[in-house]
This record gives sequence, C-alpha cells and structure tokens, in this order.
Amino acid sequence: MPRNQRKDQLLREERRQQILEAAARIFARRGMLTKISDIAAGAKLSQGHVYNYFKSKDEILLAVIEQGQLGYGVVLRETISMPGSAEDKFRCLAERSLPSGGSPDMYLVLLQALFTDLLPAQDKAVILERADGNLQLLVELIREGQEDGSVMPGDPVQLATLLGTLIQNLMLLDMRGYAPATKETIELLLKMIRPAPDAAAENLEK
Amino acid sequence: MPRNQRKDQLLREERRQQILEAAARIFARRGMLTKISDIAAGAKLSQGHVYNYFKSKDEILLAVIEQGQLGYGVVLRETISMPGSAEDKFRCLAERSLPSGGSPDMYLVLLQALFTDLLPAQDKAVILERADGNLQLLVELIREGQEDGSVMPGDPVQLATLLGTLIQNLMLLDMRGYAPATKETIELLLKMIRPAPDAAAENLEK
Amino acid sequence: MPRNQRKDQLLREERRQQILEAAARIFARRGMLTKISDIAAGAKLSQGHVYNYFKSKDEILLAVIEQGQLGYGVVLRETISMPGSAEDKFRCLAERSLPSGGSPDMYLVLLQALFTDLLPAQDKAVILERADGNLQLLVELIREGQEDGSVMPGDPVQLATLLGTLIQNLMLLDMRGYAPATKETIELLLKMIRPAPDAAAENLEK
Amino acid sequence: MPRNQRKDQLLREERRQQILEAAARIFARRGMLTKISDIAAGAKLSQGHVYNYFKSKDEILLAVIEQGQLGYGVVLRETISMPGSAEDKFRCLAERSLPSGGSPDMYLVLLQALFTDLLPAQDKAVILERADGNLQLLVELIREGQEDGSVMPGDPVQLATLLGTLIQNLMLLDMRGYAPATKETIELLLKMIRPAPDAAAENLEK
DNA sequence: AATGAATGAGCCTTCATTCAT
DNA sequence: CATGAATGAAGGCTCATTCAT
Repeated sequence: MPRNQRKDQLLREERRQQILEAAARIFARRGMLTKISDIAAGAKLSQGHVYNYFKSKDEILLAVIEQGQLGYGVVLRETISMPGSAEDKFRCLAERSLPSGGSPDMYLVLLQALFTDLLPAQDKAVILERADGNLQLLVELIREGQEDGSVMPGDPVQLATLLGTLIQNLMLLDMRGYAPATKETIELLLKMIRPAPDAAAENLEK
Repeated sequence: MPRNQRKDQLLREERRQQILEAAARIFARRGMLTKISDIAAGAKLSQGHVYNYFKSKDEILLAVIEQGQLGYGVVLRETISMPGSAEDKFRCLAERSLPSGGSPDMYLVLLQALFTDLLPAQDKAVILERADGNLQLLVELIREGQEDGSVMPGDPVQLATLLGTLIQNLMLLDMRGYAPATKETIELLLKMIRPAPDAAAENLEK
Repeated sequence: MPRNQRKDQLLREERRQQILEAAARIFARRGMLTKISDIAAGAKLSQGHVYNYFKSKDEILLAVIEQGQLGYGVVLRETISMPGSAEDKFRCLAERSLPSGGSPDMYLVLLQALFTDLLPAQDKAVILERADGNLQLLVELIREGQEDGSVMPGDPVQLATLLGTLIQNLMLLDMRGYAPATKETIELLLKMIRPAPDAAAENLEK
Repeated sequence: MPRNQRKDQLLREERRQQILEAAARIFARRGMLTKISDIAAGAKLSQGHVYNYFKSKDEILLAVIEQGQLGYGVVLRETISMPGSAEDKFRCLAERSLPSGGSPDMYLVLLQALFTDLLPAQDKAVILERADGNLQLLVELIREGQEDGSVMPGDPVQLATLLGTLIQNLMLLDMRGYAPATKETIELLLKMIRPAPDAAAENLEK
C-alpha cells in the first residue's frame, strides 16, 4: 500500500522534526549535558524511541547544527535576493534574527560545537565548512554594500565576520534578557559599518 | 614536628593557582563535561587532592570565573587610567586581549556560565553582577571617547556591550585558528565606532 | 508497541520487594556500609537499575525500616485480636518472632537507625513515631494481661518496653547462633512477667 | 635519660586513652562510618598522628571494644565481691550502669561488632570469648541469687543473658532519651527475676 | 512502531592510609 | 613526635544505549 507508506514517511519526518526542535532548545541551554531523556520528554516520545531516529546523542547534535546552519543559509539567500539596497538587506537580516524570527540559541550551540572539544575534528570540519559557506553569503552582501556606498571599505571577509558575530551576540543578549535588542540597536549597528561620509564619496567616485 | 606554616601557606596558594589555571583551560574546551581527573592531571596532582582546595567541581568553575572576571577588571582599570586619548586606550585594550595577553578562553567559559542552565540562578546572579561592573568600566571609557570625539554618539551602554563582545569574539576566532586577528583587525574595529566626521564635528560643538 | 501496563505494574512491585528483601538482609549485617552493588546482586539486578526503584541508599534503608515496622504492627494486631488469654497471646507473639517467623534482623537495623546519627533527625522522628505506635499495641496487651492476672502490676509502658526489647534481643542472639531460643526460653520469659501469686490474688480482688 | 623515657611512656598512654575515649563515643554513634579524622579531632590531635598509636581503624575499634569489655568485667567482679545479698548486688550493678556510671554506648558498639559482618570472624571470636567471660560472672551471680532465694529458678545462663540484655537495653533507651531509667525501673527489673513466693520457699527447702 | 525496563561504564567524591617535613 | 599534604582505591549515582515485549 504505497499510500500508507507515504503517510508513514511523512509521520516519520514529522517526528524527526519534533526531536530536532526539542534538542535544539535543550542543547542550547545545557550543552552536552543534555540528556536523551530530556530530549525525549521535550519531543513527547519515549527515550528508546529516539534511537529509532538517531543513532546517538552526537548524531542528534550534528543534525541540530546542520539544520540550523542550513536554515540560516536559506535566510541569507532570501535576504540577498530581495530587492533594495544592501543596507536594507542588512536591516532585514538583523530583524529576522530578532527573537520572533530566528533562534539565537543555535548560535550558542554552534559556538560550543566549534570552540570546544566536544566533537571529533572531522565533524567540526564539516560544520566549519558550512559556516564558511554562510559567511561567504554575508561577504557577498558586504561587497554589495561597499559598491553601493552603504558599507565602509575594508576586507569584506573581516567585515562579514564582525557583522555576523555582532548580530548573533546581540540577539543572544536579548533573548537571555540581559540587554534588550530594539530597532534602535539595529540602527546603531548599521551606522557602525557605514562609511565615513567623505570616504563614502570617495568610494563612489571609484 | 609542626610544619613551617609560612611556607605551607605559600605552597597552598600556589597549588590553588595551578588548579585554577588547568581548570580554566579545560573548562573552556569541555564545559561542564570537564572531568576532575583532567583538571587534576593538568595541575599535576591526584584527583582526591583537588578536593582539599575546592569543595566541588561547581566551586572550581565559580572560582575560575571569578578570577577571570577580576583579572579582566584589573586590565580594564589599568587601561583606563593610562594617559592618552580614549582611542589609544581602546587600541591598547584590544591588543592586550590578543592571544599573548589575555585568555579569551575565559570568555567562552563566561558565555556558557551565563547563557546556560549549568549553574544555579544564584551563582549566575553573582557572576552577572561582576560582569556588569566590568561593563561599567567600559561604558566609562566609551563616554570618554564620545567626549573627545573618538567614539560615535549613541547609548554608551549599548556601545560598550557591542565593543566588548566584539573584541572577545574576535580573539576567540583568532585563538581557535578560524580567523587571524591582527593589528589591522583592531584598526577596522576602531574605525567602526568612530563618529562620522560631520557628526564628530557636531558632537564637539555641543 | 505499548506494554502490558497491568503486568508491568506487577513486575515492578515484585522487583521492589526483591530489592527490599535483599536490602533488609544486608543492611542488618553491614549497616550503612552496605553497598548498593551488594543489594543489587542480592536482588539479582544491575546496580543502576536499583535507582529506578529508589532514589538513594538512604531511601532504601527507610523503606526497609518502614516495611519492617508495618509488618511488625500487623503481627501485633493479629496477635492481639486472637481469642485466648493475654499470656497465650504473648506466647504466640514470641513464637512468631522465632527465626522461622519473623526477621530479627529488622530489630538490628532499627536499633542502628534510631540509636545512631546515620539518618537525619527528621527521618528518625518518623521512625520513632511508628515504633511508638507499635509499642502502644504491646502496652495494650500488657494492660489486658494485668487485668486477667497474667502480668505483674507496674507501669505498662515500661513493661511493654522491657518485654518487646527482650523478645527481640533473644531472637537476635538465637539467630546469630550465640544462644538458642527455644520454647523453654519463652516460658522463662513469660514467668518473669507473671505476678507473684499473692500479688496476683491481690490484683484480682481489686 | 630514663626519667624522660618514663614520662614519654606516660604521655603516650594518656594519648592512647584520649583516642580510645573519642573513638568509643563516635563509634557508638556512627559505627564503621566513623572517620579517622573525626576521631583525631575528638582526641585533639592530627589525623596522621593517630597512626602512631594504632595501625588501622579496625585496630582502634578492637581496642575500644576490648577496653569496654575489660572495664565491664572489672565492674562485675567488684560488684560480685561486695558484701550483701545477690539482689543488692544486682541493684548495685544496674545503678552503676546508669548514665552517670557506665557507657551504654559500648553496648551498641559491641552489638554491631558481634552481630554484623564488619569484623573478620577471627576478631569476632576473640570478642565473643571475652563476652562469654563476662557472662560467666553474671551467671555466677545468678546462681548466688538462686541459692539465697532472690532469683527465680531456671537455667542460670539463660537468666544471665536475659538480665544482662535487659540492663543494657534500658540504659541505652535512657541515654538516647527515649525512655527514662529510674530507680523504679531497676526495682521493676529486680522484681521480674525474683521467684514466685511459694517457689522461693520451695527453693530454699532444697 | 513504541515503550520503558535493564545494563554497565564512567565520573564525582570521600576517606583510610602514607609521606614529606 | 607531630602535622597535614598527598595519594588512590572504592563506592554512590547518572545516563547513553540496548533489549524484551
């Protein structure tokens, strides 16, 4: 019965998502101290059943990270392909990262994954590659901004790193209630990467 | 025969430092997955002996954090009291955070401690308070910069948060070998917080 | 596949009993030096699994004691409600405490629990209360004996304490092979609490 | 310098006593969970120094028990050799066991030592032998009482066991604050082992 | 597929004992 | 003699993972 098989497949995918969502949330808060039982409870299924979807806790973590990174990549691509100036795109990107939109928790998970020894080097390499891919998208946007005069001159890779880091950190601070992130914060951020007026003029002349 | 109490005391303090140093290094890499046995090995003493200096793993973590925060506070104070423009002070501060100088690992430990549920709320509150204290020092520096025209106008607290975060993150990226942090990076960063020329003029007029 | 809940529940209770039985035996012999691994081995399950039934070693000890006290209470009540003279009831009670019947090990566990600092005061209070409850039953029996002339006059509480203590101690000595406890021993004991003939007569006249 | 050696010897013996006293007190309350450090603190000397007097914790326990048993033997012998009736001697014995006089804690230590597996069988055998020696003294006293008509007829060994047990238990209950032991309690106890008047007469006739 | 019972390796922590001074 | 630092073996407890149903 292909019909049933199809339905099963969908159900399975849905379950998988449930697990990943719960896992992302909990990993962000408890790192590798996260217990499988917590994830199971969060996804409303039994401990043992989790192992019908993932082979190990590490695998779940990797999947969470992968999904987060791919999701961020999609956001980046969508933003870039929007009409409007580079600055508008930055603004849009930052806004989509606000609590309502993104999941800054992911940033913390990623940070832990890349900056600690919790994962084998091989896994880290894969993650890093994806991170680089996303960074390249941001670099592209920076370049666009430098061309239309909304971003200061300078190594686009460094600028992208700075900008990406900043956005993520602000959202994190906001989400944990340590410092509210408002539209004003975003404007401040945008002002920081804007070129000095004369430099901008100079830039445009080129 | 009673011991030489003076010498004992010194040795004891030295051991404590050994433990804290090893712990800081390992906590940064393994978070709460850090094993006491690792710390003991790092500090070259037996597992059990660690407990003659600290009551629990949690206590070690807290001590590591405290020491890191206090140390950072000292650096901040020293920098602030230096002669020179605010910008020079920022430059100096950033340079002191370069691998040779500071311990960006601490930043990662702090991040985990404040942004996760690994510690009881009470401990987090204490840490947060110290973090705030350090932030205030940075805020002061920002204000100084705004007055002498080397820093853009805007909420000094937000600017301090952004700046502090950025420096730490960049150093972290550098230390992990993901992105080299050079003097150029620092100059870029300084340029970002500099006011737009006309704004600066406007600022000075006030 | 969801399990058979009914059967699971029964199995669970059975396991719990296995643990308690093993624990009672071993606690009596090793006090708080009892190892969880010993209990697990005695109950034929793995160390870790014990913790699916009890939260801690302390909790097991408390459960063992509770079960022992409740069981003794049941025996007391059954004996009291039997037909026959008070003396017959005492005889029956003592006989039921003989190795085949009761578990004098429990007495040793109780002794340790109440007379040492192994347990927090709060737990001791609960245990003491139950012990008092049981003592009251014995007091009742003593009173009955004093009325029907088979027990000497005197403070029933003191007599009950003496009698209860004696029975337990004798059984303990017997069980450890230090002094055999026979029916003769029991008769001796009964004779000890019997009133002096004239006193008995005097008593009945009242 | 023989003078100094002599003094040293005395000091050493004094220290040993300090340790044993502290140990007895603590062993009674904490059994084999007693820590060497607790004993050391109780005896006001350093942990390590304890090992200059005893080879191991077990050895301390054995010494405590030995001292307790020997002390009890002395009390028994003194009592027996007193002038007066057997009953007077019992009374005196019981009174000397009251809190002010004896150390019922010892009884608990002994109970644990003999009725548990904490000590190797060999050590237990030695202890048991000494306990038997003391019991024989009590048996002698019982026989004396049966001859002068102040104790009921019956196997003197069983009676001695009962009596010894009773006294110890009462003192224990008293000392722990569970039931006050007064002179009245002692009289009750004495009444229990007194022969029935006619039996006493009968006994004397023999 | 789904459950949760069961296992056992591993880590934190304690403490008897030894050692350097 | 005297101290307390140091060691390391052992035990309580947790939790990833597997298994029976």
